[in-house]
Amino acid sequence: MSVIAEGKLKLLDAALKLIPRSRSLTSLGLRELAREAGLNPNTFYRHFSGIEDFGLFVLEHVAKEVKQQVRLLRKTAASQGQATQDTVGFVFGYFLKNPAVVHVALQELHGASPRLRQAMRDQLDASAREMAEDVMERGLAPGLAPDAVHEISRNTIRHVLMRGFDYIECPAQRDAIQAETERFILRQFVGAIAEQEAPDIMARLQQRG
Amino acid sequence: MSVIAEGKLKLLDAALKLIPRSRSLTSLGLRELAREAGLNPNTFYRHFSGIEDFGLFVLEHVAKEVKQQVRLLRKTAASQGQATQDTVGFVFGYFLKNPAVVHVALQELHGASPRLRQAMRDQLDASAREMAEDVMERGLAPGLAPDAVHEISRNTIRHVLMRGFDYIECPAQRDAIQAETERFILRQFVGAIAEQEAPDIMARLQQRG
DNA sequence: CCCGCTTGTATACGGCTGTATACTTGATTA
DNA sequence: TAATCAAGTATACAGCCGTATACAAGCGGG
Repeated sequence: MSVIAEGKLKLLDAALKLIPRSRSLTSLGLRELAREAGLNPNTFYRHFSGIEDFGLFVLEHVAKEVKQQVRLLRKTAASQGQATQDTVGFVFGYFLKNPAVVHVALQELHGASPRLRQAMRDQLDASAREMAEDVMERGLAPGLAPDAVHEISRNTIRHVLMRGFDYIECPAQRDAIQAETERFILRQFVGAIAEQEAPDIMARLQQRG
Repeated sequence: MSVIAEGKLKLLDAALKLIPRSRSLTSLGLRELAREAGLNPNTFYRHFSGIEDFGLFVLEHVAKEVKQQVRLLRKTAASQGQATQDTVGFVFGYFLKNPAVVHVALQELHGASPRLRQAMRDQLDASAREMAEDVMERGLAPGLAPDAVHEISRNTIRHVLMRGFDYIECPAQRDAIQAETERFILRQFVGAIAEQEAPDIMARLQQRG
């Protein structure tokens, strides 16, 4: 036991292959999947009760892979002094090699299945927590309240995911997108620190609320 | 002429009614739409060549309505000194009354149809330009480069849309989401100004890149 | 050795879908 | 008033879909 059946893996691969075309995962046809996997449609039922069940399985698999990448990223970042642009570059590079990750994430995050949405949210929150920890441990945001770091991390994760989509889609603008994303991240941290420590700037914007 | 046929409007209404359930718009069945509209399936073909064509029509309609809301918002904002929280509250209130707008926007923005994606992008960019103009005309971001204002506006529009989804979905956390969104917007502007004018803060973060 | 379990297959059925063809109706307009 | 045309309907058909039932092959443990 504990070894995953061949057909189950084939269905997973088929899904990852089909997602860039059809997006939503929940809208993937069961027969379509089986066809792509070279299996009989009924094999699907040997492993999953329905499409949503299958979706959770796919999500779980993707999440595992992403976590592994994050761990790798943190390791290399800890050894050498890693800059924001290197990190963003690493992530976008990963997205480019695994577009299905981005597609499925964005799709299910706003998709029709509440269970898949929740699973995606949980996954993104976990990534955000990991990022926040990393930022704090490495002292990258000196003097910033932990709550603020967590909030910024959550915003950043989502934003990077969205821009990752653009990055995949618009090859001609990749440098610009990466630069914008880096500015975005930096601005959030700078803004949060200035909120605490530069009352003059805050005073000037006060009329906005 | 120039008056829109009854069936065409009925199909539009049906789509807006069905979108919250099925999301993606492109995945709406043609028969499903006709059923909801109380029409014969073939009536669809009297007005549209296919689902994508129909999607563009729906998007166009939604865009028109949103633009109208934005104009209304700018008017009331100009008369009384409008604060960020009022603006965010107004937008989220609108989203709450028209959830289909948020759903269709997020879905098609990352959806499978390139034409619909492009249409959504264009629409969001237009909204961002309008926001940027507003910010600059009202002098809300003193001393900030126009390019920066535009960039921040683009980021803000997307972010507000995403959080609008959460706002609709999680009634228990609406206040928190609104507060976070306001902080997000403020931080971007503060951060951009500090980039230009508070070199000490920048120096402290310099090691991040 | 054979029983039972897991994995995969074959066939089949009803339902829904997109779409083609042909008909009705009601308004416009020449 | 008669012709034209847009808008909506009726019927029909082939194709795909999810799923139910029944069967086959491999494999581990008694």
